[in-house]
Amino acid sequence: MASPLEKARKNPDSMKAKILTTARNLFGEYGYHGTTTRMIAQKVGIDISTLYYHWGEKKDLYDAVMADLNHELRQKIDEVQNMSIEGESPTNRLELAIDVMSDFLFSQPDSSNLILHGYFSRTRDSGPDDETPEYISHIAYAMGLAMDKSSVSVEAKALVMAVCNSIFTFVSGENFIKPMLEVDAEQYRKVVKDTLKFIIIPAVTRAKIKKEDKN
Amino acid sequence: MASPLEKARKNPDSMKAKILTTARNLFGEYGYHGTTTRMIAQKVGIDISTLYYHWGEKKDLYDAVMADLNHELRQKIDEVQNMSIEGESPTNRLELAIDVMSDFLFSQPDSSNLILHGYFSRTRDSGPDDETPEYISHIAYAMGLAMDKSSVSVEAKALVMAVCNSIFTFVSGENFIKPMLEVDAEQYRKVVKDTLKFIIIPAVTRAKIKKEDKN
DNA sequence: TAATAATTCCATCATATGTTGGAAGCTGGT
DNA sequence: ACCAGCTTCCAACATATGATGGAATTATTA
Repeated sequence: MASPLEKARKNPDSMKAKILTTARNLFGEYGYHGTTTRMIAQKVGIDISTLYYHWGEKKDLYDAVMADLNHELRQKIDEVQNMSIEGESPTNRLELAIDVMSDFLFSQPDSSNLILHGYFSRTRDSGPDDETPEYISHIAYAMGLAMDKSSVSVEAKALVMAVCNSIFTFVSGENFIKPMLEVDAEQYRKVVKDTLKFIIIPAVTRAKIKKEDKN
Repeated sequence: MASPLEKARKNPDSMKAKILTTARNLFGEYGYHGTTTRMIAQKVGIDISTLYYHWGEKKDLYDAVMADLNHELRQKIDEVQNMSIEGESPTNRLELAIDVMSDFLFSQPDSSNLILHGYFSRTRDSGPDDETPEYISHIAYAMGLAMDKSSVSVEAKALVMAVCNSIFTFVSGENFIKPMLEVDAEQYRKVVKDTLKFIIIPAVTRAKIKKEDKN
């Protein structure tokens, strides 16, 4: 029962996959309505009907892009989570996680754009999409903010959301924020990482202490 | 030399002003390409050409909306800044600022949407818009993170950006995040404020200490 | 190699969308 | 009552956009 999406992921050279990648870039940059099927087809270098042949309606292609993105993010989060589990202090592990996650998102800013788009851009054809990813609880657990994944407190989830959103906005808003800070691209990435660490690490530490006080 | 925008602000009952307000709501909800001039005209209850009579091209109307929003935000920030300047501890002042600013933005989520849209949504007709608001330095100064408004460190600006973006995403992403936290609207706003305070206040305190160490 | 299936492109359609000209209505002053 | 100017609407246009049928081409299999 391999979905068309899974098939496309398996062979990145396939036309289906090429279209998916290009569509992600453009949807990320211009949003759903800002991207036309012709733009996608042209960038791939194919006729527009070839695109329809592979993915059908525009909305279906968009949904596939979002599903693919969610899948990839989940994978990356798992990867980061399983990275150097033992032998490191919680602080070091958090710093590493921030570094890796930041590098990953900076390497493909369209992904962050898409996520933020999904937050609030209504699609006019369809209502709000409440396919809420569940990995927030996983992250909270990995940060040591909960005893088990199924019972994460509201406060812990909110803290994780704040962290994630900070990264997303810093990545998505690079072209906007960078000139405000008057730094170049390399410095920007460093400042972002440092700021995130500066904010998050002590906050997580205090949240853990708070949690333990309750027990 | 009153610009058309200023004139429209003066009389909120004027057609120009009504169009501006409606346009802001729709641009905020659906984005630039997701909003059609007909949608705006219909919601105002006028013919589409009346809209063009008052504001001209769609892009001009959008620019007016953004300029209006920036103006309003600047005003609000000044207001919060001048609120209870003396007699309160820095912590209390920050808490108050967060409460007031959050309430304000939650009362009109479209504003936060528009700002985030401006971060990354390319308009396809025009390149990135680098009209970077300058009030970040003001906020940093008000928080006590700089000696004067003209020489705010990169770190301080980045910290302020992180704070602002957190608020924006929490407000814009309410419909997305709220179900994840499994809370109702009232609780959501409280959790957001508490999370922001939890993160920001200690961070600002530490940033100030760091700044003073350098001197 | 012949037959079948999968893929790609050309031409086209219906609708959506930005935009405008001009007629009609309204308002205030004379 | 008349006029001038401002405002609003109706009708229309050109282009953009999502979508499709069918021919042509390429790959697959027997």
